[in-house]
Amino acid sequence: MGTVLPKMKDVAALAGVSIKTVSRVLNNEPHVQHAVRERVQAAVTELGYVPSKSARSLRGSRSYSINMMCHSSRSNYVNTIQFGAVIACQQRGYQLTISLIDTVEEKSATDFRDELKILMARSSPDGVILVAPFADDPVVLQVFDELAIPVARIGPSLGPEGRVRVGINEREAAFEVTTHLLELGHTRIGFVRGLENQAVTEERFQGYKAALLEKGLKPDAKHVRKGRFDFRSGVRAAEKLLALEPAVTAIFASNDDMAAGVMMLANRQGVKVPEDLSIVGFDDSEIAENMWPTLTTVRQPLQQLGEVAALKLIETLGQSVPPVIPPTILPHKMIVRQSTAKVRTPV
Amino acid sequence: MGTVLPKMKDVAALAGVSIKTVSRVLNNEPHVQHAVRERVQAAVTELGYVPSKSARSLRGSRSYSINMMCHSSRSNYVNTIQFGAVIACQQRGYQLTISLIDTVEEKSATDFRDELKILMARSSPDGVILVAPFADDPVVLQVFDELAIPVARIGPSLGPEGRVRVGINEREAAFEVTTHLLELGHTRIGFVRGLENQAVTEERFQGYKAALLEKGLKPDAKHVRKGRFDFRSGVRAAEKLLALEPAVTAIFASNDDMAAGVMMLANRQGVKVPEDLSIVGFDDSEIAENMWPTLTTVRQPLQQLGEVAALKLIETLGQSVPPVIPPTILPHKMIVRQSTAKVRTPV
DNA sequence: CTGAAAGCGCTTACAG
DNA sequence: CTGAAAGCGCTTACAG
Repeated sequence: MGTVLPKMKDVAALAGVSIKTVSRVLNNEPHVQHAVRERVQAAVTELGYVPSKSARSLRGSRSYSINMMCHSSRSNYVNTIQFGAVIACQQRGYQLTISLIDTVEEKSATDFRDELKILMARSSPDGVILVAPFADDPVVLQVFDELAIPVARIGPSLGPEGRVRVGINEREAAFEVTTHLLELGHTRIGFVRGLENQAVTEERFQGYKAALLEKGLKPDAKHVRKGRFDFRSGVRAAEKLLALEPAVTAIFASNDDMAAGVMMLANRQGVKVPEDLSIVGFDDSEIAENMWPTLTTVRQPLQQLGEVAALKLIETLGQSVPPVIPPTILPHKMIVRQSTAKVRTPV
Repeated sequence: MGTVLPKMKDVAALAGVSIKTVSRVLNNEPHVQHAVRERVQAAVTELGYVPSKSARSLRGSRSYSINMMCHSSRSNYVNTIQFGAVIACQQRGYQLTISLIDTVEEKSATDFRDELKILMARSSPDGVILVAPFADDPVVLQVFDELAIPVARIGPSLGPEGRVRVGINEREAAFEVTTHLLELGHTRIGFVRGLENQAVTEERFQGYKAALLEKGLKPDAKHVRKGRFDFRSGVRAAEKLLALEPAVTAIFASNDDMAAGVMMLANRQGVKVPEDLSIVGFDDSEIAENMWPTLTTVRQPLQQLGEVAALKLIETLGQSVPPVIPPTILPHKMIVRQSTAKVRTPV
C-alpha cells in the first residue's frame, strides 16, 4: 500500500513526548505546555501525520462522519444542500456519507425502521442531516431518538425542538411574493401546492392566503391546485388554472420546478408570459434563470442551509448534554425577473 | 448511547462457536461446516448483529467506503451518477462518501496534490470513483497511483488501462444523432463543443465530423462553436450560429444543458423549433423532457454508469493483484422527441 | 502538566 | 474444519 503512513508513535518519538501527549494536542485538550504543544504540532506537520479514523472511532465514541439521508427522488434542492453540507464537513474534518432510503409510505413502517437502523448501524454516523421528505417524518425522528443519534433538520416548519433546525421563514417569503403579484394589480392568483407530507406546503399556502386577506381579497378554492413539486404537476395545475372562466392572471407555484411546468404550458398554449400571465416560483434553483422568460422567485440560501445545518450539528456533538437549540432562520430574498408584470386587464 | 449493540462475542456465544468462526462466516470464508455456518447466521439475525466498521477497518485493511470526488460545479450529470453509485455501495455493504475539490487548474499543482492526499488520508477509502472533470486528469490519476488507491473512471475515452473504466461509445452516439439530422435533410448543422479539458468533447466532435464526411459533406469550421457544457454557453453559441448567412438549420449541442440554452435563444428570437431549427442534445438529463418542445438527445445510462463503476470497483478490491480490466461500454440510445424535424428549405 | 497500562471489536497469522 | 493468541492505532480511565 505505497509508503507506510506515520502513526502517533512516530509523532511522539519525533517530538520527544508520549503518545498520550500527542493525542492531547490533536484533540485540543488542555494540560499541555505551550512549548510542548508547538513541538508536537511541528512534528505532525513534518511527518504529514493524519490520525487514523478507524482507530479513533473504535476507541473513542465518534466516527467523524455525518450522514445525509436522501430519497431516490433527487432534486436540485437536495443536491445544493448536499453541496453546502460537504463543504462544512470537510472544513471541520468530518466526512459526509450519503445513504439512500425510501419513505415510510413506500413500505411498511416496521420494514422502514429496520432498514434505517441497519443502515445507521453500518455507518454509525455522529450525526444525521435530514431534508425533505424525511425532515418532517415522525417515524424517522423516533428512530434517531432511539438510536440516540443527533439530527439536523433542514426546512421543516413543524416538529419538536431540541434538535438542530435550519430553515427560512417560508410563510413570510410566500407572503412577500404574493404581495408582489397583488401590487402588480393581480387579483386572480392561482396557487400550486407542493407535496402534502411536507410542512412547507402548508406554510407557503398560509403566506399566500395571508397576503390575499391583507388586501381584502377572499382566497378562492378554485384557484388552488395540488402539486408534487415536480415539472409535470406544474403543467397539470396550469392546465386547470388557465381553463377557468375567468382565468387567473398570475400563478404562484410553490417551487421552481412546478413554475417551469406552468411556463412551459403557457408557452405551448400561446399564453404570453408575463403579458397575459405572471408566474412566480420558489427556491431560485438553477432552472429559474434557465427558462425564458426568466423566473421571478424566492431565493432560498440552499447551500448555506446545508452548511449551517452541518456546522451546528457538529457543534452540538462536543457537548455531552444536547442543549435546546432555537431554530436558525436564514434570510430569504425575493428575486424579481421577467416572468412577472402588471396585470393587463384589471378586473 | 441507547441500547448496547451486540458484538461478535455475543454472536459466538449464542451460536456456541469461537469468534473466529463467526468472522469466517461473516466474510464468506471457506472452511466452515455448513451446519455451523447456518447456526452462526441464525445468531446474527436473531441479535441483529452488524459488524463494527471501525474495528474491521482498523485490523483489516479495508474501510468499506468508496469515495466520489466532486467538483463544485455540480450538474445533473454528476448527481445522477452519484445516485447510481450510492445504490451499488449500499447494496454491497459499502458506504459512499463525498469529497469536494477544485481542479488542478484552479490552484497550483503542488497544492492540489497535497490537498488531495490529505483528503484521502482522512477518509482512507478503499476505492475512488472519478467523474468529470477529474476522470481525465493526469495529476489526479498519478496521486491515486502513488497512494495505491484503486479508481473507477466514468466517461473518459482516453487514458491508461488497468483501472476500472465505464462509459458509452461517445463517438458512435454522436455519429448516430448527427446522421439523424442528415437524414432529415439538414446539411448546415451547427455543433457546440464542451469543455476542452474533457476527452468527450473531442470524441463527440469526431462522431459529428465522421457522420458529415460519410454523407459527403465537408465539415465547416464556421459551424463549430466552443462551449462549456452549461446553459449560457449554449445561448452564446446559438447566437453566433443563427447569425450566420446562411444560418444553420440544425444544431447539435454536445450536452442537454447547452441544448436548452440553444432552444431558449431560438424561442426568444422567434426561430421556430423544429420548423426552422432542429436541435439535439446529449445525456437525456431531466431537462430534456422539461423543455418545450421536448429535446431529441442521446440517453446516457447515467445511473447505471454510477452503479456499474461502483460494483466493478468493489469487485477488484478483493483481488490482490488488480487485473487489467477492459473498459465497460454501456449501451446508449438515441431518443427522438419533438425538437427535430425535416429541414424546411433544403439547400 | 505528563505518562504507562488497558482495551475498543474486530482480523491476521499460527496451531491443531 | 476450528480456535487461542496477538495486535491494528488510537482514547479512556488511572497514576503520578
